[in-house]
Amino acid sequence: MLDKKLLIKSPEIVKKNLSSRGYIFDDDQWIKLEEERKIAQVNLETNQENLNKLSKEISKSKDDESLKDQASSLSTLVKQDKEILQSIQNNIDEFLLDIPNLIDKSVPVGEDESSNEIIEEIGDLPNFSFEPKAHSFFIDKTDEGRGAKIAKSRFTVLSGELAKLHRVIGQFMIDTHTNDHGYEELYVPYVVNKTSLVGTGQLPKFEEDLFKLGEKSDLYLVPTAEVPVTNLHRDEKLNFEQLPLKYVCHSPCFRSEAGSYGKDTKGLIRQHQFDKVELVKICHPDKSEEEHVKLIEDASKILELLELPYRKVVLSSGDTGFSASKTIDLEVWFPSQNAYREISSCSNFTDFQSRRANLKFKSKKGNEFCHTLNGSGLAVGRTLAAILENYQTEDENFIYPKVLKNYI
RNA sequence: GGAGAGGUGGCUGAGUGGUUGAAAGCGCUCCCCUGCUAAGGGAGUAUGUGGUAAUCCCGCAUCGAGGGUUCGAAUCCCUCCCUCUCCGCCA
Repeated sequence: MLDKKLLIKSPEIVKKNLSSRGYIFDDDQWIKLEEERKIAQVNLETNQENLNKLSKEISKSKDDESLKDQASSLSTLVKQDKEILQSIQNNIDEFLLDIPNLIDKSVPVGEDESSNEIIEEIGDLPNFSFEPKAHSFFIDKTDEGRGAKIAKSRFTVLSGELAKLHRVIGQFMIDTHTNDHGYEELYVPYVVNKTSLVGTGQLPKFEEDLFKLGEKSDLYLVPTAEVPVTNLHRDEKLNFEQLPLKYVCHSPCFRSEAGSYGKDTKGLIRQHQFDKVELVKICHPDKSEEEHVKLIEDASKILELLELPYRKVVLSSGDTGFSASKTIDLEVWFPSQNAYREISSCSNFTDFQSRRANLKFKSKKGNEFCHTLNGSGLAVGRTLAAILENYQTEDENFIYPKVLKNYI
């Protein structure tokens, strides 16, 4: 949610910024709604004030019938005014919840991912003396269509060595972030309510990407640990000294992936269920830029320890997600595709989620909104896939990255 | 799942229809006093939002959430959520 004060004061700045991500901010509509709101609110509050005064008079002048009649009709009026204001307020809320975050100044302007900018390429690409296999070659051998049998397509079974490797990768990531990077480990619910999803920005706009638990329930499977972890302190006022809070959380993630039919149908790249180690930070607004840089370093470190070639990419304005102000993707090398593929997305959400989740800290100025950040550190399934591809051997097998050897 | 109790400000805790946004205590901030410390005295101390550009001023809202009764609700009624105790079940 954007700052209402900014929206009122300079809608044209907002409009210009948001147009860079292809969002048309209807400032006429906004100004109209705000004017309606102001009239309705002032009207209600004036009538309420008079009614309050009248009520006090009644309490003093015991049972004055004419005063009571007057108050009664005023009360009816106030009730109507409340309904009017409420309906306007609902429209405003709906309008505001639909607006994406402002794009950071440093983000390249462009329509889509073709305008993303490569910041840096790290690590040497593997040089195979044979035709490298796709990771799905290894996965298919263990899954054999059973994920689809048990659940549906885009679910996968791992067995034996691959199941173990999958488990160990997550373990290694958490250990690195807790021991070396100072994150606190969390275990959280894998089911979240609507309020939490509104807080981080998945709702109301992106319901179709989620798995909902039953028609009547307002519970959903987590699409990412970002949701439970960022909402950990929702509606709280943190102490200044607590900041920054740094959490790491390994969780399964469930995404319905509606609208992605035909993309990445093989292997582990795009699944309805996958594991991810998520990094979340809650910090002072002045610090979010530098915390973002450090977050990216922390996530990158995993790829470096695993000795996987990767690159850093800054997403263009048009490719940046709804809640983010700036996003840096880490993309890992997939030899079989001769391409880099996303394995982590590190975003600064500024105060966008904090406003939705009412997440504040106490400062000398009063209560201020925190800034939130998160990034995958990393997606476990895709990491497994990247290891299989980059560490494969000519005999249709693979070896383990050095750092994982004492885990296996 | 069954039976009962309860949800009030940073915390403890009063308050069962009318100057109660809310007693009291603790905590916190500032000032005074005491050669330091301890103790004592005084003042202040919720949030959100609107009128306004405004930390002043004035208003409105907020006592788990949402509805209802009433001129008026923290107080009465209904629904939901949560916490606690006992019983049942269970990893």
